[in-house]
Amino acid sequence: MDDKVRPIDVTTVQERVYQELRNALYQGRFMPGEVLTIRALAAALGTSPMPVREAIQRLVTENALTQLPNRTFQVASLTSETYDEWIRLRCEVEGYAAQRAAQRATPAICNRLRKINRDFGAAIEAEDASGMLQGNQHFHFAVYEVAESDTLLKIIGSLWLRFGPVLAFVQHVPGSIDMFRRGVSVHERVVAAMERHDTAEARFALALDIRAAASWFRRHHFGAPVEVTAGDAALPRSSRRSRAF
Amino acid sequence: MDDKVRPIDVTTVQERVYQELRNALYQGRFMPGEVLTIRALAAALGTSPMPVREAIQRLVTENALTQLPNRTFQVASLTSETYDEWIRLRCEVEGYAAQRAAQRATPAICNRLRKINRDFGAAIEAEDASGMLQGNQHFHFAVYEVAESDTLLKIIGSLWLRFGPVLAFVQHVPGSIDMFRRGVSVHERVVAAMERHDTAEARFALALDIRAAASWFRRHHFGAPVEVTAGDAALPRSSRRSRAF
DNA sequence: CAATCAATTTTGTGATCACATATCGACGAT
DNA sequence: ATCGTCGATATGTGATCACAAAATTGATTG
Repeated sequence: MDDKVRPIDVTTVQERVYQELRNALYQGRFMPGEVLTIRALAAALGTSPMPVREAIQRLVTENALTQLPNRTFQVASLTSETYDEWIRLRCEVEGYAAQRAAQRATPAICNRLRKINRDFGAAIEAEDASGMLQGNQHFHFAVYEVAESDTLLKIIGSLWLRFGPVLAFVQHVPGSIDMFRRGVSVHERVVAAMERHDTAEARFALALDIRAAASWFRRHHFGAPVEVTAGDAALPRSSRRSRAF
Repeated sequence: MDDKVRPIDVTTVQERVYQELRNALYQGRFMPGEVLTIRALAAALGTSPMPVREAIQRLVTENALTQLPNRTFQVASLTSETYDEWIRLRCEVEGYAAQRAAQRATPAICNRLRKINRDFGAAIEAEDASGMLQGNQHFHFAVYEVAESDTLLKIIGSLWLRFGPVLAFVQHVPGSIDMFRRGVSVHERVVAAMERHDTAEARFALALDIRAAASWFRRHHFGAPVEVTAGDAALPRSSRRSRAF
């Protein structure tokens, strides 16, 4: 019977609105600090305000949107201070995901990851700005899916949600090509570690990827000379003890 | 003028409903798997269904509630498999919070934590079941607050939310007193590590606290002999390399 | 020309209504 | 006796309305 009919879309309107807003945030279609009004979104989406307000409330609980005391909503923006905070959190959580992925990696999985990373590299050489962002995201989440933890995946998704509007800036920064190129080689390092089931190295390499991109972006966006020193978050090798952040 | 009147509660009804449900979940007033209906909750809370549905949706995005394909809501329950998953996540995230707390600890903070831990111990000796749970929660979050990261605190709050209904069972298990007593001494170990700014030890000790309580609970609830071996999540000492989970 | 105040519009919030679907129970046919 | 059908009830979902507070606008005044 499965070949006769296909399952239809039974998701609720609110869910579709939520996913649409989520994608828009991921892809940086909203600017940080941009204010959102329920009625305007409802009109743009072609629905009533009702599903929109519920979707917006969900995004507020995920810290993707902020509700001001005026009760108006705006796209959450990362200040210079909270930026570091989020980067370190990402190193911890996504590093852990890479660690778990390294345990479960198979040759087939590693080949698939290499394919994805090659596509990422192709987008870079083609200077396809949005393709780079999507390719990078594609690789990271492909790694995290290997960790086989739905809840972990959801948490990481929430973390990324907050960086979507920030990533929108990256496309306008000259020299981002070089940064992405370095990303490709670090990704390869992650896959190589996964292949050897070297969990600590996988965790370190992935945290390195995040940290490198973060400090590059910090230089070009906040203009601060101080780099993010998430350092021991990944505890790369044996004898390193925790130093101050 | 400030001494004439005090600020009144200007939060929205939806927010208060959300907090009320949150507290109820924390304290285990709902059983895992219990189904919740919007209208019934609205009647019990004395409001219209409107604020309730938004609050419920927020809890669904936090994975504290589940929405079945029937579109009905139920309190999320931890199966034997997902249980381990959440425990390991807690070791990672809360261990990281303890690590950060150890960097920022001051003698005054450590004294306050010891005071909180003594209150926890007092509740145990008084065999005050709900006092134990609250005392334990109080200590943990007091540690996490020292980490000075609002977002980290929120994430941990979401993780705990899922364990609230599970904790409700603990009160009915005989012998929980001994488990809690061991908790007090592990807490002391955490504080001692914080006092020395020994970040790795603080992280390990706190993960140990979670792990020990988790395996105790697993024995008495799921009846499985296999213990949670979150092992290297905390990377306690120098030369340990990652072993399989 | 700048500042202030009132009128108007906008916006989030909550309540109510309408509707499709799911659930459960009774009844009847095979 | 079992399965299927029909009807009644309950429940989530979406739309619309009402209202208070905030934002905006425009006129008026110093």
